[in-house]
Amino acid sequence: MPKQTFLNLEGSKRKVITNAFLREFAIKPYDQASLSDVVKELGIAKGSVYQYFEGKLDLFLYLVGECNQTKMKYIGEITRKSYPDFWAFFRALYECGYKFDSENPLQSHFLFNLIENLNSPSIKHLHNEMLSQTVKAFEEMVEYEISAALFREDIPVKVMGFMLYKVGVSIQEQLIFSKTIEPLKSIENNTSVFLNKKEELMKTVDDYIRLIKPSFDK
Amino acid sequence: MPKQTFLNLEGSKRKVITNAFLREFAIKPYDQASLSDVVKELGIAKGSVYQYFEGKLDLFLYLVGECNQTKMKYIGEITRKSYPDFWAFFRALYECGYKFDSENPLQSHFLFNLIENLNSPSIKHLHNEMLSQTVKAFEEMVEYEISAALFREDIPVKVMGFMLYKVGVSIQEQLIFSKTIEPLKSIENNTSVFLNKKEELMKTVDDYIRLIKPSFDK
DNA sequence: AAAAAATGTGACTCACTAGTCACAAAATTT
DNA sequence: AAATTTTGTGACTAGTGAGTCACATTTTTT
Repeated sequence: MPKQTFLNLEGSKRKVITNAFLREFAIKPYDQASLSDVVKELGIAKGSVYQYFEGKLDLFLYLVGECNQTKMKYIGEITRKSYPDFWAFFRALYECGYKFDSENPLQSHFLFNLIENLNSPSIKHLHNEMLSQTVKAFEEMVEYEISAALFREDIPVKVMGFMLYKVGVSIQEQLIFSKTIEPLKSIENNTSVFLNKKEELMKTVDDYIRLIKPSFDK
Repeated sequence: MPKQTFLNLEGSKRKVITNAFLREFAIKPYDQASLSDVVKELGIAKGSVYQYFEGKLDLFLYLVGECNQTKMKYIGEITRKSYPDFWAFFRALYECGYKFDSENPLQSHFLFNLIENLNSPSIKHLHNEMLSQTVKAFEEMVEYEISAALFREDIPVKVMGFMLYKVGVSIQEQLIFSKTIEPLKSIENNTSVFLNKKEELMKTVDDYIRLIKPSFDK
């Protein structure tokens, strides 16, 4: 938790500081992200960071929380029940993600890099924790579809859930691999990840859905 | 390339040194792996490492080359033509991988950690290079299956190739996630990754094949 | 205006890294 | 046995980082 001092900060200053750290963690893994660099860039003293936060991890967790909260404001509105099948729902999540990205580029960048970010040895425990949560969410979705007789039931839920999670990640990584999106360049240019790339994003999403649908549908 | 001095080294000493570094890189990402720690453990001088190799990257690349070479001795024997369909071939690769693992535990551990290892910022270029190669290999497999009218042709090859690559990675990660295998513990205990876990491995592989087969087959 | 509380500071500590180099020891050749 | 080459050494440099703390400045309260 950030200290009271940070919360007392004038809104705009708090934002400038938050953004600078978001940018740093969006570019480098946790262990490589340098507080020293950021304070230099911000023109504030190193000590200030420790007046605002308990330490590096506290700061990082604050950023994770903030970004998740913002993204939830977008994604939270989407419910499975509003869609005829899982895939329409799945697709809607990406459309929503696009909106989140275009309206919150820096937070989007940060979350984009989060999985890679968490690979750092000193926060392995966090990585496992978050992975468990995410995978569990996917497993629950799969369970729902199975109980609704929409997904096949001859494959362990654990496998289907994990695979679905991996498909989500793969879509992102495919877009990076094919250089459709270039997060690092976007950050430099202060633009959102998917700027002018909505069509390509949704095309890839649709390709993936068409590809894996037969694996899951009953 | 390692220096002549290293190649002149007596076989067993070369092996002890190689193994110690394999272990280090199998546990930590490239940037976190510490040469200082390893030489301390080995009881040799830091300077020796620089008498054997040009530097950290040179050493790392040597290890990658050695491990790939060993694994190729196993996997290279398997050809698609010996199998009735892609999935039997795919399955055989894992059976072969198991054999490689049990006979070369340390090298297996190293390669196991390679993808994660390569995430380090200072060798991003290497990561991209290897990723391209691997994905290309999968794309070629997909192309072959399509031309043999065994895989569907309504999805871009790039998407199918990348997905297939990701399935391979996912199998590994699922096994870790479900704690069926525990690479870090195996390294500590000096045992192979899949020790006594062949059945579980092949069961997961079979689950994945059954799951994704309908997505790829015509 | 004085006292007190809250903010801000940057040189500093400590721990760590890759890589170097002048030197020492061992092995080989003459 | 002497000379030469190869191999081994570890204190050293130059750099990184997170986190600390006595002090300075600003803001708020009395």
